[in-house]
Amino acid sequence: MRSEPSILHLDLDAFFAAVEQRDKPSLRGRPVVVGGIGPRGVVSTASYEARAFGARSAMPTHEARRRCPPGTAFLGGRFAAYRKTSAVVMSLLREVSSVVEQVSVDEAYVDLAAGEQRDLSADGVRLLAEELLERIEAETGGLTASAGIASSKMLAKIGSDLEKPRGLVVVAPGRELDVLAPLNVRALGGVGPATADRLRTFGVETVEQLRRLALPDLVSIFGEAHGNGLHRLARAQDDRPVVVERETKSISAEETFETDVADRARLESEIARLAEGVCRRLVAASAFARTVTVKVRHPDFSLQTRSATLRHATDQAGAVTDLATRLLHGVDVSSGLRLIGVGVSGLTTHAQVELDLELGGLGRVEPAPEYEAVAARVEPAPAGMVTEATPAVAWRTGADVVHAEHGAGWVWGSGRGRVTVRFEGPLTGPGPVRTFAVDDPQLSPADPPEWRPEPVA
DNA sequence: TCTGGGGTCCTACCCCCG
DNA sequence: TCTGCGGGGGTAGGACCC
Repeated sequence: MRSEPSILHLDLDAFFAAVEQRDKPSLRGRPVVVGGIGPRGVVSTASYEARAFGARSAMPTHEARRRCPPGTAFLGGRFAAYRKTSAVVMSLLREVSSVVEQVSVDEAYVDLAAGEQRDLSADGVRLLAEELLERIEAETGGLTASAGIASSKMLAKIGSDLEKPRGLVVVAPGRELDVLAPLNVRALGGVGPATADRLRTFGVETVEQLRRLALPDLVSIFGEAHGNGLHRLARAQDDRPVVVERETKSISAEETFETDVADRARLESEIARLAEGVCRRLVAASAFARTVTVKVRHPDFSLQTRSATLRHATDQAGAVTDLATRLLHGVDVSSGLRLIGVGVSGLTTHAQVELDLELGGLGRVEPAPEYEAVAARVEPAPAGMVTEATPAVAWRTGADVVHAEHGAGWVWGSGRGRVTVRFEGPLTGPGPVRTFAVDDPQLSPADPPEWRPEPVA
């Protein structure tokens, strides 16, 4: 823990929903829910208007639909738009300090002590943060963020959460325990539902109460690592540094089916498709993986994983598919699967594989004969499943489109061979709605709209 | 209409090896 | 050869995070 409040945590408020409201003027001031909009989707982000009706992150979308009034927008999400806005925010943070740790698309830590900020007093950093929040709002087209500044990451993060939205909390050094004491233990990073439940059986609900538990008791209840961690967290002891780069340790892809799938051929074609995607990302990262994991979720929601480790690391989709398919053979799929996933871990760099080659290793896996029999049975994905080949099914609600005659807009809804588009953007007022045939040649997908007015030259 | 997708870390257990 | 012990790798699953 530092002696000065020099770690800033920034969190964009209801980020996905806020980007949607910026880019879709007709949704401003109205409840917006972004997430999976299929029968098994869950909510990623609910706008504050939607939260007023009880919609929450991680809630099944059908539950959010039940709670929210008619007229609530349910959107599938536009990650390119979120990344574009996020990049603007992250570059603003890097102007404050070169040491920025991006935790996710909407969240980051900034080490103010590594920047040019010389006044690290509580007043000094508050002034800095106020300017930063204003600049973020201006440069993102009106998105708000919340910030916490403290002597540790933990307190900075807790601070950013205390007065959302558009909150700014500076935890002065020496005040950490006072801030922490009355909070529910769930406020501590690493304390989820399971840990909170167990603590409750010991009569512990607040951080204050947690602090009264002795270290040996915590270790005997939660084990060495977690017990020690809780003991430290309750005392605001956190000296984790702000780190710019995080090493990728695993890559995975998974898919939840709209209805449970028991057909092995279909499952194996899904595995091949997921392995392709995973290996594309491996190649892009110049990495090779040794361990392959298959993950399945059964209809009763129970989770099962099967993994195996290759003798030599690979980035070849064929090798990953073969092994993953073999692992699936050890899984009972007779009552159907709800989800299937493929992951790789035990990542090594290109250089290490080169070394391996020099030492006479193969570097890439030759499929063993018993794998080949399996591979031969893997069928290509059925034609209708390849989305790029069938743009007619790709009109996702909320997606950006452009019409040759009417200009830029977004998909308001589609079905029964029709697609309805609202023609508006971040720089227009609410726009008109028009309906087209799904295969209207004048209509095509578009990039996320620009929210910054053309600079006046 | 039950409950996403992409990750990280930890623990328990098994097996192998010296 | 048997037994005990500890370390390390591999595997499976749980908890947690955004």
